[in-house]
Amino acid sequence: MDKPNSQDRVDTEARILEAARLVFFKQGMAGARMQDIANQAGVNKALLHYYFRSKDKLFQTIFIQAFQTMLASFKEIIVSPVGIREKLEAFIHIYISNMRQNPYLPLFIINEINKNPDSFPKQLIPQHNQVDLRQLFVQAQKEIEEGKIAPFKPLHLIMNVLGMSIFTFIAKPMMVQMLGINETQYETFLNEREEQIISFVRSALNPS
Amino acid sequence: MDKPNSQDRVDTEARILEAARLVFFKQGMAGARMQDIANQAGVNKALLHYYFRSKDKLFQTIFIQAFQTMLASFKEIIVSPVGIREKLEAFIHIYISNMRQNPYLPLFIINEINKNPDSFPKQLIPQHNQVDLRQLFVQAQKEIEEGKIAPFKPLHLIMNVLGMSIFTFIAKPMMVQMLGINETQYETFLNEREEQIISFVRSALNPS
DNA sequence: GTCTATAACAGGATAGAC
DNA sequence: GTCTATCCTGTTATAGAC
Repeated sequence: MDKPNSQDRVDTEARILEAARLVFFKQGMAGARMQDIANQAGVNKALLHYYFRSKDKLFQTIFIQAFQTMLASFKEIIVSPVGIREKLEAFIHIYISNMRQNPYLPLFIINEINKNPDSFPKQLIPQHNQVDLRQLFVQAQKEIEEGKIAPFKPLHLIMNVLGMSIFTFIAKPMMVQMLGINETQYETFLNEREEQIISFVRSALNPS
Repeated sequence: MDKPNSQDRVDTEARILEAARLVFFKQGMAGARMQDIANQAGVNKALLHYYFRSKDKLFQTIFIQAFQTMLASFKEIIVSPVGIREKLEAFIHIYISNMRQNPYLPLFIINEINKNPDSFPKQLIPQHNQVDLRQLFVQAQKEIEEGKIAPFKPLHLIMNVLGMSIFTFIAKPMMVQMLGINETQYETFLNEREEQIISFVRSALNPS
């Protein structure tokens, strides 16, 4: 019944990864404890080392996968052949709905890059990402010159949209503490959020 | 010459606090090392315990002071007897210029609240803060009804402004990694930032 | 008040039985 | 493949001399 087979291996490894994600996302690399991850996964501490050799290796696995999840959200938008407004709105839509499943993801990534900018895995920055982004800037500039949108500098425009979207998730604990908001109220806030950001941006972009 | 006196005490304590701020801001509670703080302050590790008893106590001191610095930036605005537009613009102005001196502050605070929402020092939420904030919401709602500004829900409006402002500092390492931006380019970005956010918000708030 | 030396402990990692 | 037991390093904290 307990005969180990390749299916067990997959299951255990997956359970560990899931547990590691939970703990690392919440606590960060420095704050996470292998013991916590093991408990969370319902396995022995030694097993983590059996599967991933070291805390650092396990962390790398989680981080890289998380970063790619994040990138995927971005990527999905940039390439499609529509106007800047549509791209921004699509981004807000996709980002807000994706991150509802992973509310800790944005803060986790920002944090770990911040603490360790040097050891950022180079494999994670394929050349074409930067190219795609620059394309987006060019497109924005063009639409400004054509009078389609109000003249905000493209980089700032993007940062505005990113800031409003990402802050939605990052700020939850702050809202709880400073505004005394509870879980239900935050849910309501989340439900309105996409529409509110989109209409805010839409209003800002109207050429005067 | 080396006779200890109360001035020495003040100096040493201040040097330790300054060093602790540096290390904690960058590394967080979990990532910080007492040894690093001692080195940074140019004193012996044991001295930290002499002055602050434990790492946790030292951290609390830093965190509380940091949080109050942050609150002060907010407070400065909310009370003045001007319109919502003016308040939001004043906030953006003050926040961007204040945080240039403390770029790590916002992320530090958000992070530590996130990791330890339970042990949040209650002394840091005086009743009147929440009252002041609710006042702001009321004022926004009133100006909407008077047709002075476009009808965005007050909470979302505030979160939009906060998000764009705070993300400016939080996202620096991400910009470096993903856009390949360097120090000079980030400086340029910072210099434009206040004006860009303000005109974005102004444009969004115009009643249609 | 400041230092050196060391105790006490936490946490990552490995050996070896099953 | 999974567990128990143990090692070993790094880190907080204290004792005690100056």
